Amino acid sequence: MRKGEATRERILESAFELASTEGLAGLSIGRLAERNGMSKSGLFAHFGSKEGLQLDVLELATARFRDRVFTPALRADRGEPRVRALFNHWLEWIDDQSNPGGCMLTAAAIELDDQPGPARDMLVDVQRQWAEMLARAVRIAIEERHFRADVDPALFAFQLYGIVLSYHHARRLLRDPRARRRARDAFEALIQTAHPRPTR
Amino acid sequence: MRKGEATRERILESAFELASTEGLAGLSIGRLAERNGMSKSGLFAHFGSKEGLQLDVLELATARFRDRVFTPALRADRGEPRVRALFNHWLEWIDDQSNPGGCMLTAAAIELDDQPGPARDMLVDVQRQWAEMLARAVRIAIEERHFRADVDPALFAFQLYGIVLSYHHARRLLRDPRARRRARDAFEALIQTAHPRPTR
DNA sequence: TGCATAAAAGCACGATCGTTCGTCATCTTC
DNA sequence: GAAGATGACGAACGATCGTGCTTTTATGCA
Repeated sequence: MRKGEATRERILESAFELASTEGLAGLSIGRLAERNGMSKSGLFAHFGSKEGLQLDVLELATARFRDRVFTPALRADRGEPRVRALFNHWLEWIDDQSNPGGCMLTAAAIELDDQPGPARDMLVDVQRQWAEMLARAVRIAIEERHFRADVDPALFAFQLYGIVLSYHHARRLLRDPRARRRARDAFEALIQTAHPRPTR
Repeated sequence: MRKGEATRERILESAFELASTEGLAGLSIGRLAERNGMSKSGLFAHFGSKEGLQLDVLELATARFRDRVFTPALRADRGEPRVRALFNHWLEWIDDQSNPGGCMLTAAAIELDDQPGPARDMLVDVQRQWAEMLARAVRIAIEERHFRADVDPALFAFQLYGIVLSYHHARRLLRDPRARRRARDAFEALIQTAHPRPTR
């Protein structure tokens, strides 16, 4: 009972790494078994099916994202500081060494957008929640009068998401060293448009 | 000589469709042959290798992108109109029915970001050119005094790219019907930040 | 220490993968 | 009409895929 749980986690760990660079579809039971020094069938028994394995990996990815981005940002002060914290942790998450292939959720979003099934459903759920979380943080910033009252929280979340995606693109595909600075500049510009107009 | 060229193009056409939804790695010679009512070996002979096929598909994708987005935008007036045309054609391209799985280049950008090889190299080239093209259009808008002189063309391109990526995400994964409007709003907001400040 | 049980291995299966090879039909060109 | 090039086919290859079974090994508790 105990041992099984441990190896299962070890497998999931390396499955996460593999899927991070190769994609969820690139996860192969055979290679995964080889990496973990065990037999295909022995590994397979832990998940019941390849789809089960993919779902578990996706679940692990969202749990980590929660722990590294979502939760720590909640410790920041309400309003603009929290919006900033969300953005900063998000960028750090993308660059984190435990994500050798960039953000798995972003990769999965492209990979699964035309692949109906439980994996896609789970991912859509997570992404909707995340977008809602971003919008909520913006709404709070409006309440705190850090942002103007006419700021559209959902639109702000949309724009924020865009900056992060563009960063992901520039950083991971183009390997552009200026990506980070651009992301920060874009973020500051976005924040600026949301700030109250100077009283005159 | 003539016949071969024709079937080759027919194959590439359906390969493009297949790769659009399944990804470049999801391209399978067997299924592709089945779809085209011909044998695996007969089809295979046209490309020499799977990698060759992928490269040809990628090439087709960039050619189409050029024809549908790049080139028509050049017919718009220099300056802000051209920037708007680039954006509009880009959005239309994403929604185009000939792209059943969304923009192939975007999907490939995620799929190949950790897969070194000629396909990745070609894609990086195209994407760099595209970013440069966007920046150039912005630079022209500055020259035309449509945009302020202190606008950073590369940053503007980065932001524009972000809006489109966010649109892709909201539209294709989340199936959010408000995606289009959000993209337009974000674009107008971006344009606004680039406009000359009102004289007072 | 023994035993029930959980975990892993071993083996095999049908499919599908990309690829090679030899052959045949069709068409062009002399 | 003969000769040669072109295009497609069928069969087969070694590998790998996911997934069942049965057997062996390891583990945790009485």
